This record gives sequence, structure tokens and C-alpha cells, in this order.
Amino acid sequence: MPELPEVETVRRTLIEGGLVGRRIVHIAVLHGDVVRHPSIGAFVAGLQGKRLTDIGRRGKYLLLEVEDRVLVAHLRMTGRLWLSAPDAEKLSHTHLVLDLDDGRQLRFRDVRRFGGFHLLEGPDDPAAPQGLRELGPEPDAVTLKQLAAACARHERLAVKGLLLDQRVVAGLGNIYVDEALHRARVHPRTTCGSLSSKDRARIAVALREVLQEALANRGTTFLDFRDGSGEPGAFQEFLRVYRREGLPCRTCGEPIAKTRVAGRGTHYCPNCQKGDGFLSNTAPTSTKTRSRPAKTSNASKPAR
DNA sequence: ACATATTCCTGGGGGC
DNA sequence: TGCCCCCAGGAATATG
Repeated sequence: MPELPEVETVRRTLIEGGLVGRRIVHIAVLHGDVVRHPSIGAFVAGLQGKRLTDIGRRGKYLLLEVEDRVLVAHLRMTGRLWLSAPDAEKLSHTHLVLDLDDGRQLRFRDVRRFGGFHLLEGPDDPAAPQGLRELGPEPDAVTLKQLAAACARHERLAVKGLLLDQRVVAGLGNIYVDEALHRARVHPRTTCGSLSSKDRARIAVALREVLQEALANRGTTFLDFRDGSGEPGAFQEFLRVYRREGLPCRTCGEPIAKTRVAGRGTHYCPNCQKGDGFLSNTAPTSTKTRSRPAKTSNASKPAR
């Protein structure tokens, strides 16, 4: 799943591949679903003949600047955006192909079709996706004060849920939240209201460290992720908890556990991440049972 | 107002 | 071997 390090790797590799400066000479929309705004006709007309002037990123959004427009791309789960030779085999689920003036193509492929594009008049276009308009600070810019305020607003929310909220911090997804909480030695189910300022500080440091290391390794590839030149990342080799259920913790040797937090598969070390700020539901759900977390009828009284 | 469930979508994998 | 069902999850939307 492309998260911040993956999207940034795509951005850098597209730049390294020489996308900036190229002119779009033809647009083929092969599956209209991925054009989210405006209409397909206006989308094609707005890109036709335009030169790419810069490539930016905010959170998990890729911002392809084309003269008087910004093409906003989100890869979601399985999206790939890469520079391709025109005669390269056309992979299935290729939904958008931009022909460039140097003969190459910028292709978008997305098996699940969750990803898509918004062509905007500018950065303040009200048609921008809600997620982009409400995006919080980048992880390397978020302050401890901001984290503390967010925790105060969501006292009863599991910290994992807070970090996945793009309005709080931009760019984190399931992989890097699990990895950061392990490094910070905080149990993912810990409620935000019970985090100490030291916990929050360790989380802030862990976020920066894990994202930096992931970026240095060009992102994490399990199946789908490829960079702007079609190459996979390498950070999966260095993950400490994500998708390591049952394998020894790289810090203490304890088997990594898997459970469900904030609706997501969640990996953690029961020894390194002993939470105490949450209802004692530490039973790792075996992945083979379809155990919906039995609705815990609350006994806790409203705090306020 | 806040927290959680559902929805979208498809390929892959487990179970039998 | 083959089928069936579950599972993955980002973000919008619906429900509690």
C-alpha cells in the first residue's frame, strides 16, 4: 500500500526519469472510474498539450503540476504510476495512459480501482478531494503540541486510529503506524487520553525515523508497489512487526502478535509494547477465525 | 461530536 | 484440483 515513503519514492523516480518538462500529447482514459474530477471530457481537454512543470506530494497525494492545472493522483492500495516505453506490454488493469512528447508514456494501473485522479484549476480549487483539503501536517513537521491537542480531542480513540487519521498527520498508513508504535514501545490499542507526553514524544521520533528509513530503502513492496520506474522497494526486509505474526520480535525475540485495532489488522510485540491505557483486550485474534470483536457493551461512564 | 461499521474492488490464499 | 469464502485496506459514507 503506497504510504508516504512509497508516494515520495514515486515522485522522486518520476523526476529522475525526466517527467518534468515533458508535454502530454495524448490522453487515453481506458476506465473512466479513475477520473474523479472533472468529467472525462474536461479532464482530457485540460491535459491535452500541457507541459509538466513540477511534481509535488502532500501526504499520500501526488501533485503533478501541468501549466495551469494540478493533476492530483492517489494510488490508494494497488495503484501504480510509472514511466513506460510505448511498446511495453500493456498490463491488465491499466486505466490511464498519457503519451509524452519524447515517445514515452506515463501509465496508471490499479487492480482494485480505488485510486484515481482529480484535475484541479489550482491548489485551492474547491473540487479538491476532501482528504486533501483537510490534510494535516507532514510527519516531519507535526509538533508535539499538535499531537497533544489531537490526543485531547480524541481521548477515547486508540492511538493507532489517531495516527491513521490523515487530518492529524498526513501520509501514514497501516504499515508505518504499526512500525512506529513498535519503535515507540506503545501498544496500538492505547487510548490517546492515556498517553504521556513522553509517549507522544517517542511516537513523534519513531514516525520520523521509520519513514526516513523506509524512504532510504525506496519503500515497502509486498505485491503491488512499484516506483515511477517500475521497480519495487526494499523496506519489507526491515519491517519489525508488520506482516510478521508469529515471527520473533527483532528487539526481544517474543513472537509478534496480530490483532485488530481501529478496524485494521494490527501487528505488535506483546513484550515490547505492553499497553496499560486500554481495556484489557490483548487476546490476539487468530487470523483463521472470523471473530468480529464481540461488541464490548460498555460499562464505562462518560468522562465529562 | 465522536467512534465505529460499511462500502468500494480484485486477486490471492486457506480450508476442505 | 477446484471451488468457496474470507481477507487485504484508504478514505468516503452511513450508522450507532
